[in-house]
Amino acid sequence: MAITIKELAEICNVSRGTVDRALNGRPGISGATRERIQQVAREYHYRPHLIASSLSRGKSMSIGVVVFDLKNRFFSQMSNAISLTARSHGYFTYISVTEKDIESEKQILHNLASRRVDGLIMLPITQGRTYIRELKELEIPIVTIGNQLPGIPHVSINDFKAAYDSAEYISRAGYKRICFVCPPLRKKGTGNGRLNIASQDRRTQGFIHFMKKNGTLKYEILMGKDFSSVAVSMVRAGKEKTAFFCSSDVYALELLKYFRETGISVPKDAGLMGFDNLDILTFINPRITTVSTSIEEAGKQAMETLLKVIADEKVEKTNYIPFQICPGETL
Amino acid sequence: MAITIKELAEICNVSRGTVDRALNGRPGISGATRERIQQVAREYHYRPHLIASSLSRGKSMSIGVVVFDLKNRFFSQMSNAISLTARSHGYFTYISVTEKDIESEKQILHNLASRRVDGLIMLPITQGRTYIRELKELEIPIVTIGNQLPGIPHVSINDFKAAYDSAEYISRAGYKRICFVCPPLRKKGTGNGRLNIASQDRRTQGFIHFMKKNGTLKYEILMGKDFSSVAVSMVRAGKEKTAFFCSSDVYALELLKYFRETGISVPKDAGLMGFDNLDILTFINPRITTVSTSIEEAGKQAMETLLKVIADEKVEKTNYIPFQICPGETL
DNA sequence: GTGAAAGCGCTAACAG
DNA sequence: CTGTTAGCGCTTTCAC
Repeated sequence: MAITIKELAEICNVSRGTVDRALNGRPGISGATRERIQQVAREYHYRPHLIASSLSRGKSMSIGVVVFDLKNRFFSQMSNAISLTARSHGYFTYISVTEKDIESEKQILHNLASRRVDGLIMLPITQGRTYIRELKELEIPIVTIGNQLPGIPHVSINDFKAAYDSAEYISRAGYKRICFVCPPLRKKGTGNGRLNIASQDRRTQGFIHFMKKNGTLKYEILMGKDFSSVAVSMVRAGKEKTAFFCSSDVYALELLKYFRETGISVPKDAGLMGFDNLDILTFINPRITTVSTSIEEAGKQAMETLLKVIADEKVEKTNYIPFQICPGETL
Repeated sequence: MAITIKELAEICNVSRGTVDRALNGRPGISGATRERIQQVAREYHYRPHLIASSLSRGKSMSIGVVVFDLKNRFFSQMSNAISLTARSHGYFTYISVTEKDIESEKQILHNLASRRVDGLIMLPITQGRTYIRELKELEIPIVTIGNQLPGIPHVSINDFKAAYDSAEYISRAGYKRICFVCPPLRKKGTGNGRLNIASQDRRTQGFIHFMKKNGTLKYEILMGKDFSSVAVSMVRAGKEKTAFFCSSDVYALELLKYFRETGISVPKDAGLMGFDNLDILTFINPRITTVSTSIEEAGKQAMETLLKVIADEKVEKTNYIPFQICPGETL
């Protein structure tokens, strides 16, 4: 068993309070006794008991991170950044995986609340009034990434503008027909507890906005799960050369794979652009044109914003991180 | 502020003990009062205080997961499985990233120990007597994945056999010359605190064992950081067609990329085989032949083993998980 | 079946 | 500068 502060006090013939002052750099103690106590603490391999400390101070120095899935590169890169940033401030992260299950998410949030995490970073799956009320009832500082929830500070890229700029980029590459691929939109439900696709939604809006502004261009939106086969038929129908602008690299990768399997060559037969600049793209041939969203930066920012909220500092409700278009070989 | 058990007791006109019995399904209480207390608890949105509970019970219901880096698919897939398995048993995971920094790893371990995690899962970077002693001094159940540390239970595939079988598979594909690519071996140092590459080492041994057993085959081992360019020159020297067997898919991907850039076609000009079956391989063309190590299974097993250690049950020191060779198009 | 009380290890306010 | 003490919220043992 590890030695406690009380035992240290006895050994050093001082009081608990004095030991505390010595070990935690608190003022009101002479250099000599501080040295002595620290020395004894080292000898006995004293290890502070953060649980007891948390209980006493009302701060757990831990924060909860709630993501869909760590298998997804987006979340793992982000969690990596969050974890590092948190630790550099003395916080450790409970990273938990919802698997996009609403019930799991709820349970996780309650458990984290019971663990008295000092803050939460999450990518909300759900939205709606009830959901937000539940989140607020946790009485824990929250920052969201990606999908936004009204009234809760969040960090993301300017999805609208990024999609708008990308559409412009594609059209400048000479395409007269652009197809936006965004399967998650399909899941749009109604009422409380429906899936939160705010981020995807804003990308779609940005895309549409550009296309409408440039009336000569044709556009379509693919939101079925079967987007790959639909895309292939579109290409085969072959009126005009089409660019497929995917709301995530994940879909662009799927599409590229399916195109290859069906003998469609990119960019000869069709254009392709993704979103997110997942780091695996470097291994993909041809290099997929995409939008870089600096996932790590988002994670870092989210954590830093959260720390401000915890410290009761004012923060912006919306924090945009920079993005940029990464030219590839698929347009 | 959340309501406490003490306040609940006052409201219900019972004692703290009784509330505890009601809320935690402990015996020694009448159904009626139990019902009544639970009802009131719900009304007041009572939230158990896991920190207080931990302090009192001496169990934090949390476990520490120490990995190099969540950006690496191997670790993120594993952490995902660990996190899920842990939660299904009521444990939450502190996932922390060392960035392969020995000092960080040490700090993290001490911090986790201070947080009184009930167990640790780690991929050790270092090895050596001192290191192991330090780990043992933490007095926390540990399970390692991949690299093994003497005396500490660990989960991995049978690296030796997997490499042996793979070499056999490659030779059956007709190759007379096989080159094993294993850059980490370079880092092999001496003394305590040297990098732990046990897992890579056993793969190398398995490979060599097969090659020696089959004397007619030629083999080489590439362990420099510049393995890509060396491999290219080997292919260009072009005596015999060579297969490159990489100790990790990560290197196979690098190599494939570099081959492509230098106009070397796989498998026409050279063979290629990886290790780990990272899930991004599905997007890579040509499909890389590899060994599937069921990363998720490893994570799950590690967690389950750890839970047994925590429960003081006997466990095997070495737990192998199944592997299998995944045929691709690169041999 | 229920209550009272002594911890768990640390912190912080107050006295001296 | 140092000691004392009352918590933090929950668990657990022992009486009744």
